[in-house]
Amino acid sequence: MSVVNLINSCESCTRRWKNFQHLTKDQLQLVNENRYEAAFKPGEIMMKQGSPTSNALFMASGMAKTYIEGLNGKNFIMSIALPGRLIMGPGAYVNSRHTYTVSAITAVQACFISFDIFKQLVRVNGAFAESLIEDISAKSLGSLNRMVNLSQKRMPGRLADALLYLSDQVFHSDDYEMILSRQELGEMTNMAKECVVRILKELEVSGVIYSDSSKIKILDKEKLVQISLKG
Amino acid sequence: MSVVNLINSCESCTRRWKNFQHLTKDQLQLVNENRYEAAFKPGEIMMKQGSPTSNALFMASGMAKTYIEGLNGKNFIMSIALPGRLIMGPGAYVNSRHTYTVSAITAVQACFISFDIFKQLVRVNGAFAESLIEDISAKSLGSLNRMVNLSQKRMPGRLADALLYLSDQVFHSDDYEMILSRQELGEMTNMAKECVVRILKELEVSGVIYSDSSKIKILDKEKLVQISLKG
DNA sequence: GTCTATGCTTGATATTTATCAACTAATAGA
DNA sequence: TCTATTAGTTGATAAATATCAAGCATAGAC
Repeated sequence: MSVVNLINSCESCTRRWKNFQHLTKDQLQLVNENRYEAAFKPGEIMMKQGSPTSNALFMASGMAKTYIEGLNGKNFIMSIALPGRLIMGPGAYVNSRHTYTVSAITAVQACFISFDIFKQLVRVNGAFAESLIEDISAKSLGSLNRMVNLSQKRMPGRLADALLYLSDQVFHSDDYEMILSRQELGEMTNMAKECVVRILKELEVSGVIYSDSSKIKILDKEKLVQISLKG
Repeated sequence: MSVVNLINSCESCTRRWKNFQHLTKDQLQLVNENRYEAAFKPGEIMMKQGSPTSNALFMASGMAKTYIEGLNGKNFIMSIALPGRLIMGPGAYVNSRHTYTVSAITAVQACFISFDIFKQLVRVNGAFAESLIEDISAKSLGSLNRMVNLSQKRMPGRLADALLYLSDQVFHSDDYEMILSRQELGEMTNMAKECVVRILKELEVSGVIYSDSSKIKILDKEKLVQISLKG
């Protein structure tokens, strides 16, 4: 983890969180003055579940996985973190502890912003507060949907969901690098890695996708969506 | 659903949402002027998933269940709604649709508060906004925990969670009326009603609880907590 | 280039959980 | 009070999913 500053200022940053648009020039300046940059190598932990929420995290470049360390050392991958998004769990406003761990998948350039400052801006800037509520609400709605999907769909539906998530939300392409291992795909869909392998193969045999250990190509998106919907 | 007003005003209401303490007298008065009371009988729907979020809901008395109507008509019970709590799904700030359905279990006296007014107060009152963020965050943290528990625990652990939730969060007693049917208990723990019956019996045979179709008595709480933790 | 560790893959099997069918108990109307 | 309906219960079976064991592929380390 290096500490060289690559980003000039929040004001000129093109990957900044869109909700910062609600801050005044002075407020944005305050954020800029209370920000710390860091670079992470693949595999390095950027934020650790249970540690104090002293900072909110933003990524300038790269990809990371966010996951909850659950029972018996079993992880639950929540999402792929990307530039431009606020990375801050609900614990920040509940128990001042990070709710999940964030670990770099690729090389990552990140900004840590003092949570005290962040919280203060929420208090004084109504539009900023509202935009934070919208951000938190969207994540919350997403995780409720996720919970229902995990509960009510069988393995093919859950895996289809994950493949579509990567295609639609992460890579914006039907043809992408599989950055997650089979094990990790299992941690995302709540299935054993062997089952991930088997169902990927089934999807390939039936012509819905092409897949090798490092790539996914969605060949019949409509059918994949059907599998996702049918459960 | 009757429309007689039983509650005099928000100012004097003893069951009001505690976050209203952050409002000024005038702001609370504004809430009071934009509130509509309603009484519901057991089984009646108070708020319907997918309908517009024109109001936030508060209960003055009674109990209700909140549930998501999921795939193939399968419900997912999220919580038991109680007096003093804000009932407003994340959809309010995302797609202006109710995220879940709320249905009365007992007789319920409820207040609907105009969401436009609510939202306006969030914008102008920083402390109120912060308290809303705390409320939303606590719910979000709860549902992430729930998701991990549902994913990583087997049936006895999940059912133990539900029994402990009713004991600790709803009735504040180890001896309570089972207000949910076996079917509903299954919708809360993601298991078939037959499995609920079998595991309740197992818990009874091993002396952890007493249970008949309408009552639960926790006899060995420590053991029940162990079952919950072990999964 | 060879070696070694790690992840991937496959088949066999065990476990968990759901479904089905039949029956019993409780309950609300007529 | 009787009866019809619904919820609860039980055992048998089927389906879904996890685990185990073994072999294969691949990418760094040396």
